[in-house]
Amino acid sequence: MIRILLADDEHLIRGAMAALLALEDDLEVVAQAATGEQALSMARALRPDVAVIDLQMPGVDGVSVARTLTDELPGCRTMIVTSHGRPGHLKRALAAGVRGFLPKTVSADVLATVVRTIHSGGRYVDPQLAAEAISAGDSPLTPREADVLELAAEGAPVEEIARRAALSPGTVRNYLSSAVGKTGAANRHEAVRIARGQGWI
Amino acid sequence: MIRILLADDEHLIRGAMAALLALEDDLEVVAQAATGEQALSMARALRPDVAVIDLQMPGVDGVSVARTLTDELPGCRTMIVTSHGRPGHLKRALAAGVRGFLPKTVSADVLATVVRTIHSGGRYVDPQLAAEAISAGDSPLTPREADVLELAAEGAPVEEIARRAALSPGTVRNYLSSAVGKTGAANRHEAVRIARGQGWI
DNA sequence: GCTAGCCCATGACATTTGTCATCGAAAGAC
DNA sequence: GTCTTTCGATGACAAATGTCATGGGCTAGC
Repeated sequence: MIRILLADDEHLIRGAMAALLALEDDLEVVAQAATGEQALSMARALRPDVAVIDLQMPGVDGVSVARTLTDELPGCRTMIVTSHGRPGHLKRALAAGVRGFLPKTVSADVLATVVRTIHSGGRYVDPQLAAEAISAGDSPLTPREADVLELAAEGAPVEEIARRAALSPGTVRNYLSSAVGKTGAANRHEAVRIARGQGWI
Repeated sequence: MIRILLADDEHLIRGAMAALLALEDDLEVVAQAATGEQALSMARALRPDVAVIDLQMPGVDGVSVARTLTDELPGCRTMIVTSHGRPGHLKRALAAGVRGFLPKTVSADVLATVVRTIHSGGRYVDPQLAAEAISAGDSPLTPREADVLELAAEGAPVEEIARRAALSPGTVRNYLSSAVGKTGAANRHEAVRIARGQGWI
């Protein structure tokens, strides 16, 4: 019997996925978490065999949870499911020790199969996502550029970004200009869109 | 027995919800659709009692499907489930004849209960969403302002927006300025964010 | 020890954006 | 028939943004 921890902030989806996994004879959902923090404390207490984690959750996101889990509970294999599969997310997830990565567009038996695969030590990444990730290449942005671009994502003026990043306005504009150049965008807002699409921020 | 049509582009979610609804004795999922078009043709062929439709789908979106359904099949009650419950979406959905509106954060038995409620002629809107929708008020944007703001959402410069909207650049800037004022934003990009958050665009 | 790359900053410049006043045409409300 | 609103446009001005050159401090690689 494979013991599973399920983490997803959407109650309906979580419950539904649990119902679905429960249909399999060899799978058992032993815990359901609605946030990253909950997932971690439940995992520590119950030590599941496999953790199925949603990528986007309020608070601690899926990749961070996966990283902590790989560190603290090496016996617990982690996999990510997500609605928005960006190349960058996949890379970060793999770097965090995630063994499986699936978009939510896959069918139910793929999910069950992948749970079994990674439980027995294998890995599985959605083929289409894998192809995109390979062709996409790494992020050209330096850490600081990514930071600043992220702050710019909300549409804040340079002044505010500068305050929030504790930088001078001129420096912010330099970073943004550089990010715009690297993404091939016409302005910072298009740069944000492109970086988002690639999962760079 | 209540016969249900399920439409959601995410295979896993759709299958999981179907598994969950199948656990109820009086509910039966008779069709599953991955797109709006599919949902419509399946509904015409099978005439379900209740259609449970995801708001965001590729191609025809949930509200449009609901509108067509209410026109063509008055016997079929429709309800919307969604990950992103914006006040504006709720209003558009109700205007389209939708009887139930739920975020995906609700629990499974709420879903089943609401299916039964709307099947017996009732209505159900998530209380929190309802409160937001009421306090939010209607969109203050004129149709044209909303158009232009939508084009601006991709981060394109005024020149391009003007070309795509067949307007003069000056006019575009006037509309944007007006939209910025109405949303209380500091610039057009924040205006886009706000309007998105309210479901105005 | 040199070099390269990232980090942070300043100053100068051209371009883009945001704002405002003003105008005319068309449509709907009263 | 007049009033109001929306749509569309122009011109002008101030403010924000994008770009570039330049410089110094720091770290890592060779």
